Amino acid sequence: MVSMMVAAFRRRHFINRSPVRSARWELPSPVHMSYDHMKIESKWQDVWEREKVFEVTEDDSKPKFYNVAMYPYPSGELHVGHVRNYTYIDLITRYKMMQGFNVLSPMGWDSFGLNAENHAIETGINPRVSVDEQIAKMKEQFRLLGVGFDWSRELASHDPAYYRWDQWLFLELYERGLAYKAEAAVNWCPKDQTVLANEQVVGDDVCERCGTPVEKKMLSQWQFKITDYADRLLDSIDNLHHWPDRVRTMQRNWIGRSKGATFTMQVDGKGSFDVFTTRPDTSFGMTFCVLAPEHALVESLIKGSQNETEARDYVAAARRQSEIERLAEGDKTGVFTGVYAINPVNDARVPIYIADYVLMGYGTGAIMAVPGQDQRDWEFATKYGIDIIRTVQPEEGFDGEAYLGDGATINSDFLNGLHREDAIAKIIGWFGENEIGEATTQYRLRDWLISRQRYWGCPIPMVNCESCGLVPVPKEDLPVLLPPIDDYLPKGKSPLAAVDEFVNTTCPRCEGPAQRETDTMDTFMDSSWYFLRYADPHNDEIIFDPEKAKYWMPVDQYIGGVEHAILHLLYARFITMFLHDIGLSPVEEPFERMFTQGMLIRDGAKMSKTKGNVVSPDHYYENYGADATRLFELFVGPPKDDAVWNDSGVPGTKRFLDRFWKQAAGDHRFSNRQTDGRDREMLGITHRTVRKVTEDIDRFHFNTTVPALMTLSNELQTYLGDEPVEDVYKEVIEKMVLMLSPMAPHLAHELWEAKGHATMLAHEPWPSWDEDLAREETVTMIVQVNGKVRDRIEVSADIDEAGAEEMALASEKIQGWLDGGEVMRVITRPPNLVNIVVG
RNA sequence: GCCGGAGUGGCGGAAUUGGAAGACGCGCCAGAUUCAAAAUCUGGUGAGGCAUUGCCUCGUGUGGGUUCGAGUCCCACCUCCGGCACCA
Repeated sequence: MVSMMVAAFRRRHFINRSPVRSARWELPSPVHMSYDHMKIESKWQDVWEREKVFEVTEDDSKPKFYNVAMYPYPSGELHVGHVRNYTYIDLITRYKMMQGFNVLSPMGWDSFGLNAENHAIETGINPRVSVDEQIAKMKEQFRLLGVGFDWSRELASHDPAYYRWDQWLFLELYERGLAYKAEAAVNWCPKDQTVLANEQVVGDDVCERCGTPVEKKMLSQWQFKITDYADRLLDSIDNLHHWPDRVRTMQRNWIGRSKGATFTMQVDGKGSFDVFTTRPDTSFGMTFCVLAPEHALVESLIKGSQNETEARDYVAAARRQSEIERLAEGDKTGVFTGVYAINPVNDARVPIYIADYVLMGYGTGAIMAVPGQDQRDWEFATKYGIDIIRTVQPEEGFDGEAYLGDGATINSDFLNGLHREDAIAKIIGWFGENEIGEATTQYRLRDWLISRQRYWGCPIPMVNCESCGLVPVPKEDLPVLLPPIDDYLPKGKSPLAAVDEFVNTTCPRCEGPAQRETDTMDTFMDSSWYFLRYADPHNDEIIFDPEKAKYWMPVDQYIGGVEHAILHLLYARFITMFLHDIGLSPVEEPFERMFTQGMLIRDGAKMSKTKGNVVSPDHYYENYGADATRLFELFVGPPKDDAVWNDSGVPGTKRFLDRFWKQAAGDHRFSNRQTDGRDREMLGITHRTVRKVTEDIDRFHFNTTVPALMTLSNELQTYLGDEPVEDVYKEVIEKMVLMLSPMAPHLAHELWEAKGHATMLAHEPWPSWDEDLAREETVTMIVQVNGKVRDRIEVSADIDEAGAEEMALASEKIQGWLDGGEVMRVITRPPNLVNIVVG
């Protein structure tokens, strides 16, 4: 049956060729209409595993390439969105191996976190058990995809052998004054008596479980002083030359350094407060000032004022809102306190307002409002009927809005006539002389709050002693193990607080009774240094051997979702800088090249388990194979952009692979004619394709490599129908197999072996191209008249300007279009284009 | 509200530098093969118009602008996506 079909196929396509000789490769099975992907793929997956092809050690004879995909949360199920990420990372691993690099591509698990804890609350199953099961499932899916990871370095953040080093890091930060405890607000559900993550606050600020309105509650929590590193984290962005501009910009804006001045405002008989401004040169334009609702002075200001009730209601309402909601409100709101402050520059009495557009977390939590030069202040002043004083003169006059541009200072006494920079310098000098203020720098960045009132995380290694206070757990006592528990629901505190044998301990300092910290760490801590641990994942003496890290670091290519462009990357940079400062990390910046990939969309939304629109790759592995699945993942769209999943895409790439299989492994009849232009053209296209595929991989345009190979295959099909020459055919096939090997590695390996190679394809060099062969001898030159295409002429590729113009003007079609008009100008861009401008 | 992106046929997308808009694939249509279907192969496929060959006009979210020439650059806006902790 099968051989009849093959015979029919051959008859249809090659019946007219005069057979001279044939190329027959040794194949394990006859050439079917489609290849047996199940058999081939499991065969090569076994070989790669058995031969430990992707396990590497430090090797100074080769340049290293360290390739990391952001480690996944073990949801138990890969979907085609994940597969996209790992197809990219594997393409790079295999491509770089072929280029002669010693490539490390490890994998691990971001296994602490809210999802596993929620699962435990629902099912009562210890997350330790469910997470391990899910990891096993996902590993199998990785194997079926054929991804080359060095599994000998596998790690998981819930493993005590891993998280003990989280705790060690915490203690190092603490010893250097970079970890401290301070009051911070949490979302609090009064009904469930539970702290809620932002994600658990839904809709109109209610608890996702019970729908109760969420409140804010202050708790004493651990924070890392990332702000001490703000300048370094900001300035060092300039050196991240191989990061996407959008990520660098977002990081810069996130840190948000602004220079300005802080000065003190006096309140009538009720103390004083500091304000920060980036525009001290506009101080004479202050017509009111604003305190954040949470400002410490608010209570004493409003007490007994004529606006007390209204102000109190406003503060209470603001407290109920999340910060994003406060920002999202289009209309500025606020309330007058009934109290006035004194503008120190001119002794003017200005009303003090409370408004939620001023945040306690930034600057001093209080501002001088200058509506003439600030748009938000302008809107507020307009709404509440407050005076506006212009202090900067625009050259083009005022337009009924705040003026943010430059100009001479006006209405400002001793600053009049000065421009911004000089005025700022002068007023800051004046603040100094009068001892009311000074130049200061503020950052948008805040310290990193790491306390979580949750079970499924790394315990914070501190104890509270009744006589010694906060005492760190000695490093030799690490890890502080996360105890098994029965009830995962937090009750006012972390679930760990209910475990007496965990909580009650002795003070490491005085050996008196003490209680452990019951909060766990933010999982961003786990993910801030795992790429360093991969260099030395099994070390139980030290977080990692600096010598091994020196070999592998920095990460040469880091790939992950664009949603991590700010927080994760910033924290990872901070911790790496810290590890560098204490002499462990060889580098300050962990990621040499960063690539942020887009997400996969289906049914108009990003693929996620909660949205119920995930597509499992298993069905595609089974019916079309991992290679076809991988090829479509590459083909689906630009890696940096979101892409839409199409269910019939994988069958399409399988068709291409089947066709290539037939071209590569099938029987063809060859001619022994002299080589001619047909062969020259076939080789030209092949070498141009090698060049294009290489360049496109290097610039991360994976989506265009697949069509390039498809086009080459189409050209080969035509070539095979017109007296093909065997040597030419062999070169085309060999180059194609090599190019396909990082993309569709199973089929490529099978064909490589079938062709009689004793070597493994994974160890073969990436194909090169010959520029002479790749050069095109003639090109189609576009001739335009007034910018519209009017003719196309085949010209020699090395035509010069005069020649191009001559050819263009000689065209009959062009002459027709020039009829009657005067040639004003001729633009020539040989050999591609001539544009004739006629009047 | 702020920061960062993105909008191109029925669909995903292509167009490295400002120079042929729609490569390649999916889908659809027609044909070949088949008792039939699937699979496979061949051809066609932005819209509108004229047409015997072929040719013309329009067309890259909207409105302006720069340029011999704009999907690409500039200004304003609309819609969608990612992030978020009013940046004073």
